[in-house]
Amino acid sequence: MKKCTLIHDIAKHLEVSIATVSLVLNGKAKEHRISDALAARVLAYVEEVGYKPNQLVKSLRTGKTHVIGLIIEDISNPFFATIAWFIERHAFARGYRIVYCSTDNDTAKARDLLVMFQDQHLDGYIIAPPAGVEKEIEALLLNNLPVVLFDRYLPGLATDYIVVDGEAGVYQATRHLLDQGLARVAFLTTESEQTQMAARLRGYHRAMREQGLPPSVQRIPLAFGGDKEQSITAIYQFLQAHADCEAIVFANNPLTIFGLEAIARLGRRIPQELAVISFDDNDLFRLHTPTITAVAQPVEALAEALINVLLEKLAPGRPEAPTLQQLVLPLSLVVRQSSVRA
Amino acid sequence: MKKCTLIHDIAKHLEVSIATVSLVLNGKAKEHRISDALAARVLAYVEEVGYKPNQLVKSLRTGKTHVIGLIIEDISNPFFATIAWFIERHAFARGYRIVYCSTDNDTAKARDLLVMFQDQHLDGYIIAPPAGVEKEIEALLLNNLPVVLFDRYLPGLATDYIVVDGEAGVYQATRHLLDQGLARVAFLTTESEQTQMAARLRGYHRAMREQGLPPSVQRIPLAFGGDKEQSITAIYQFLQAHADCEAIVFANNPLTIFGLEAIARLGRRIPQELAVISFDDNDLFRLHTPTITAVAQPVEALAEALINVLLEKLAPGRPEAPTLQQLVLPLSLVVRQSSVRA
DNA sequence: GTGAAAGCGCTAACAT
DNA sequence: ATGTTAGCGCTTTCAC
Repeated sequence: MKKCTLIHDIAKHLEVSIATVSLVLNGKAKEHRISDALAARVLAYVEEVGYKPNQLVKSLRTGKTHVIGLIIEDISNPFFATIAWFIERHAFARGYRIVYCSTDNDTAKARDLLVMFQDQHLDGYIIAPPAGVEKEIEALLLNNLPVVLFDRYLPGLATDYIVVDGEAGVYQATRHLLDQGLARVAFLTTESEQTQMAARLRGYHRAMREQGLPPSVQRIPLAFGGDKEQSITAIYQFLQAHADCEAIVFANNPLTIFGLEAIARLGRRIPQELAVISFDDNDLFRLHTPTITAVAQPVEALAEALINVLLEKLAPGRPEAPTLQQLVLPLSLVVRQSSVRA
Repeated sequence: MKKCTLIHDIAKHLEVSIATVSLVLNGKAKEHRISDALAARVLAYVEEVGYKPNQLVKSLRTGKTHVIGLIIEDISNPFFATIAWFIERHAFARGYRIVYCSTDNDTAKARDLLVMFQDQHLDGYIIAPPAGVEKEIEALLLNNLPVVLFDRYLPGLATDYIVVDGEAGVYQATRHLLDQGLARVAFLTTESEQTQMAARLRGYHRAMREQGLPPSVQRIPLAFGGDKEQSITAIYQFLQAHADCEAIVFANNPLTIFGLEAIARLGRRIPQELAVISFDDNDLFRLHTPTITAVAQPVEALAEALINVLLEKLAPGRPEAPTLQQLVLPLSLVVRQSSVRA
């Protein structure tokens, strides 16, 4: 299959033992008091013939694959794609490879994935979990596999996680609308009850309550990779039924995109007739006419924090009970045209 | 590390030999004339204790990892992200996992990736290669590893590939503009000379030549994941220097996005003052004001074809010299507002 | 029909 | 200081 040099070949050529070569290659020359001269000779020859140890075998022996599983909701969502891009680069730079899979936020699919990955012997996991995978994640944890959740966490599980402060973000966005004297501000969210969506909803409720205004929340169905129409239609119908609605906060990026489509179909003008704010920014929003105000997530910081936390747990010499890292990153409101009444 | 059942355990429990268990598990019971009763008993017990063979070891023995490498230009580009999404699903459904990496179209990075992947013992590769990786791909081929290129191919290399008919697509787009009586039609492309960009450029040249008009081509620098500004500025300057330009065909998706930004900054009105067409469609273009005409790629068909060709080559019992599959998929022009003079 | 045993290529404890 | 060797967990040939 491969015309590759084996450790045996190089040992024979150098007239030393296999163990010597292995030790030198694994940086344990000093430790085993192998002469510098010999070590150098080994290294030189290995270099010369371009010998590469078989990673599969190495993994079998050491139990480390240097592969990290990245389980996200949907790689075609720019938020996750960008996270993936940053994680990939950082991991790569530190000698780790990434295998990723999209769950489409489907519990069953995520379960399958987690089970499959588990016997792929990945070294660690970065996961944006759907609801209901506590058992599987717990199994990972029990096997002592490092896991970092992000975007949302599982309340019943004491894991590391990194999320953003969605409550504060949406609160600030809603206030920004209320402060302009708008009163009929609606919140359009998904059917998910997970922590990230709950937090965003809380932010909205808090702002409305504070202002003494009745909340108006609508849940919109969201299908992955499939039927955009039903989401657009649902928003369209909401807007028709609530013709007096003055402003909308969308709870995520795809929702905003569908919302813009629905608003365009209705011919409502933004922001004169309807002010709009998106949770989670997007290239599109800078270019849209009008430009769209958004609560921006610190994507790069998030990705970097994720890979750092994970690699730290992977590092040797960790104390047995490392402190749990549960970070909440701040969000920023990027005010553009769509939320500002002239 | 894992409290897992071993094949040995199950053999012992059943009081049969390890080999019997292995044979049954690998569907070679019949072949080795193992009694149906025993086979059933083995299967039942395996099921009962949830035994899962160690994939790492299996790979070591069989040489198959059931992992496919997907090497793309940039996962944060929607075209590649969508391809990745489809490939992932199809591969997953057929028992294969995907590891992906972005090259940022950087030759050195791609070389590293290819070398690294090679000793990860992946079963096959789907690659959108940057220029200059012929050697590394050839090495893969020599090792009898299935490789399918896409989006662009390497002229010196007899590999399978699946690309789109960029020449026809851009020709049609340019004609669409010329047919409306526009004459000063420019083509903005990247600095890449790879096959896909060359084809698009040919399409433009052919249309202009046919019409007896002088071509106007500008190459724009494109930095991945980094400096958008320099691309926007370059387009801005081109538009300033060619104030009489009536229409632009952008050679890819990111270029169009930067172009729209530049046009907005200049305050030029689309399509009245400047008609615009993008090669490669994007959600954004449907929502933009005005909506943007685009040459749409058959993304799903492309992804499906890719995984099919690859898995076919992976299937056992392939003849020694399988015919090369070099497909060119047709493109369609989606006419929207940006390219139509009132 | 079934089982013993030889590896796959490497690591690391143990000998020397 | 360096070499010997026993595995890692499984597949598969070959003898019974």
